[in-house]
Amino acid sequence: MARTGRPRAFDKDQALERALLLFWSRGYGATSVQDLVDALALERGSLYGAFGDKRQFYLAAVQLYWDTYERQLVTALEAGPVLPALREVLANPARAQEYASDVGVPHGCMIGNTTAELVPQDDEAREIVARSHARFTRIVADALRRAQAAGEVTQAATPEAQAQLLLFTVQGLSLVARAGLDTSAALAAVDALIDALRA
Amino acid sequence: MARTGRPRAFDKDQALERALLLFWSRGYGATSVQDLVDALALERGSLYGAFGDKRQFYLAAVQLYWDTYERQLVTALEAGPVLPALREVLANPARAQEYASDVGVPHGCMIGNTTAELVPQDDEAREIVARSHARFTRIVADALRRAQAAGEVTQAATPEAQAQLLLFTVQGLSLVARAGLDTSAALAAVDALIDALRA
DNA sequence: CGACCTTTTGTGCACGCGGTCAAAAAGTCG
DNA sequence: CGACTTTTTGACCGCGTGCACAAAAGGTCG
Repeated sequence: MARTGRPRAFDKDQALERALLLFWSRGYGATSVQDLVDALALERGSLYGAFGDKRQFYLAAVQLYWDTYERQLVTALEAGPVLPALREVLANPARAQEYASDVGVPHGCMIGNTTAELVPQDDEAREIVARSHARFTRIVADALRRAQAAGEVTQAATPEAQAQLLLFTVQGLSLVARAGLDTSAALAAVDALIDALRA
Repeated sequence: MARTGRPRAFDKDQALERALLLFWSRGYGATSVQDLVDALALERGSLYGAFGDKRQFYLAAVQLYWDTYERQLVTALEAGPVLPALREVLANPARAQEYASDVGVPHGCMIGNTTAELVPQDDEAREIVARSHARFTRIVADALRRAQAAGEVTQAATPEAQAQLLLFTVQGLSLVARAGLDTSAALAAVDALIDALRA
């Protein structure tokens, strides 16, 4: 750990957070390095020095996005009845119109955006996405298993199958939301699913 | 309608079909005009002359994709019991590993891909996507209404809410499939959903 | 046959992209 | 203070892109 050298003039974590917002709302391809330079108020070379190239920078932002999301997910599910918490997990993207990006569109889920844009050509992106999917289903399945045991959730299907279904729904909902959503219709669909899980 | 002039040397419909395959597997941004020129075996100028610019070309391909999909959807739902047909509609992308693209990845749903990549910045793309969503839910809701009346499908939720839920699931499934899917787990999730719709 | 029209062909071009680099600056430490 | 290390700065580069254009070619029709 070198204690010498010119100190970094910006906050690396904060820069990554801002980059996350940009990447989230515009996607990878539509966010140019110049956009980042402008938004983060630092010079090109500093960016490359701190984060490597654009791809690594994006992947770091995705990882940060997931870590944050996972923390919220775990918190939401660890206490109280599971179904209301899951309802919120789904309802959140359904009401996401207010999180409109700078181009006036909901961001959707950044994991889903990455799946669509990067995964076909980028194995590292695919790993991050696949790992996120696996963690989501594991966390949700664990909660559902407890809820099945408690008689809150139907045992008509395994917790794993139910969790997988919830993953599909969250991802699809977030994606469809980007094209514009009738919020009440979306919430009705969410309720239909949650009701179907009820014991 | 001018009946004169040098005749077009290639089949426009066929060129569009081939372009569809390219765009489908690689996405918009990752498909260069040069790629198209090579794959369609025509010259740059001819392409621009026949289809306008790259964006219009892509949107035409998306429209063709949807028209084809819609036709299949209607056919699948118009005869026989609805739930098995819907099960197939969902199971199809779940088994789509064999439709691996030239980069070794399932294509996913082109409407979903377009949502993720183009919609945030392109109002015309957004219209195409939104219209596709609306048509999907209308077609599926109509089928579900008949099935509810026939006692095949539960009336616990409205056909519209059920159709919306199916839209989310299809889109989510197609998306998640791109990152790699445990086919049997996905099918179990599909079955869980179909069972939940049963009366 | 020749005027006319449309497509083909292939070159050419300007732009914006991601990425690099050398010199200056800002620290630490002996 | 001066050697050393790391970051900052901003100019710079090569490349691939989407696209335009002029000349040639292949048709129809009077």
